[in-house]
Amino acid sequence: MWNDAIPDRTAQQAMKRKAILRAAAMVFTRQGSHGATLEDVAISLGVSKAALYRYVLNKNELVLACQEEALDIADKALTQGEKEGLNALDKIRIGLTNYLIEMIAELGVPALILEDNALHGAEAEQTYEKRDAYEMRMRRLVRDGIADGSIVATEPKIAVFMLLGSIHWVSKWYRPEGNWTPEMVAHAIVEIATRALDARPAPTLTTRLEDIARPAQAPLSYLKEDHAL
Amino acid sequence: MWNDAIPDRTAQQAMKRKAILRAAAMVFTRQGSHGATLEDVAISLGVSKAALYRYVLNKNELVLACQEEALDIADKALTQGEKEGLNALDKIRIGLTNYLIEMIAELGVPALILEDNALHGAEAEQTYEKRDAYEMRMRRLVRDGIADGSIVATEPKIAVFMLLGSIHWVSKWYRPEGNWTPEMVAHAIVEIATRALDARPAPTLTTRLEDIARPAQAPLSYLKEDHAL
DNA sequence: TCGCTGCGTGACCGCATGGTCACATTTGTG
DNA sequence: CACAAATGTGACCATGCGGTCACGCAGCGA
Repeated sequence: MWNDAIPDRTAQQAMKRKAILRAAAMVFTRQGSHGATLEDVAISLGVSKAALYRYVLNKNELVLACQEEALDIADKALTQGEKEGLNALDKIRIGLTNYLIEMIAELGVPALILEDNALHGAEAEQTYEKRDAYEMRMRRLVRDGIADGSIVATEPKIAVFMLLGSIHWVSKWYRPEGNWTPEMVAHAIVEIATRALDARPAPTLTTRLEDIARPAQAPLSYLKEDHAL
Repeated sequence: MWNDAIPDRTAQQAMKRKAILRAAAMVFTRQGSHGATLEDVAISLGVSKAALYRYVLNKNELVLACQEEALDIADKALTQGEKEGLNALDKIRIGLTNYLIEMIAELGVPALILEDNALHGAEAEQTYEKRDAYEMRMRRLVRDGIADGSIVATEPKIAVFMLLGSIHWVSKWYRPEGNWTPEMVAHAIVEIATRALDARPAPTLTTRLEDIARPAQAPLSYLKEDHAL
């Protein structure tokens, strides 16, 4: 019936779980995984707390799933960057830009910042290994870039920390309700952050915020001034 | 007696409160202000939870005090930068470097990352205003730098977000037990981060990590590989 | 030696929040 | 329509943690 135009039961379940993930990711990044209650997540979806447990085992699984998804996206984006980039710096740029864009599209949030004790046990180990592996890939790319002449001689570890800091921090100020598209934000922040490594830094940046009209809107949460975009 | 070589009662109280602040800042940055329990703080000081309440009104006051101190340090450092810097970019560099160094010296931790709902009410307002004011000062410096030719034409808002992200992220990977002095870390990270804005970026960076012998040491918390320094 | 003051502690209280359950309601199917 | 499966809910339980309190103890002046 309906010729498959309507998703069936299992597809709907998957969609609901995904919606929960999105909502949770949003709430977790705003309030921290500890500061957020499952009721917060439920309310933001317009359902009761108990309903969540049909699709999620417990809060820990939620946190883990968010983190896993973020890391998978980061990995995938970097793989794409390695395939398409002309040199190592270019690969990093593509990898980071796509990471941000994809994250916002998938989870509605630019990055998950995890507290040290948010996960426990074997799952935690696995996640940390994944994260470390990602950082290692990034460092290798920096070394490659120094070799191929696209990146200045620098300490890869510090350079990567600096890049990831800039990228992850986006979650503190980016608001999807704002006037900037995810693409614009991603390009702007990656462009300036990677300029720090560029062996031949461009004398001007392409992204100018002032060009964009920004109608006044009600302040979001505590953000009175214009701390956020 | 003892000719004032021994601090008196009130001085000791002040020292104890300061010690609590340091311990709390450490625990808060690691676990998030919500994820950290007052017992965690107490244990890290080798006292009981109840003892803390002789020196601190409640957990909220602790969070607030940490945040206030961090902001005061940032403000002070930036003021010094504005006084000593030769141009706007130089002022930013001095301001950020001193901020990191001072933070580590005072709180034993590079930066406090606050969740959105960690504070409430009037205190929150006040803190957020202070933080916004700091960001405004930074943005003004970026504009000054564009004017005086030390900084490339760029969007101040994005540039400052990028800088602050790099700086705050230090708290995720820096470990005071490591072999790097606070000064080395601060110089290294600020040098590369501000290179992103530099109108005439140096062709090489001064800081090279490899130069420093790093004896093996037990992994800290979950940090197996060398995610941290 | 006798208080007096201040400090630190274990035991305790109350509440918020993670998690469960029985039940009502809806949805899909023959 | 009948029935089963799935879904969502309010009420409830259990526990971890912020916060309090009565007590023991050390230091100190007379």
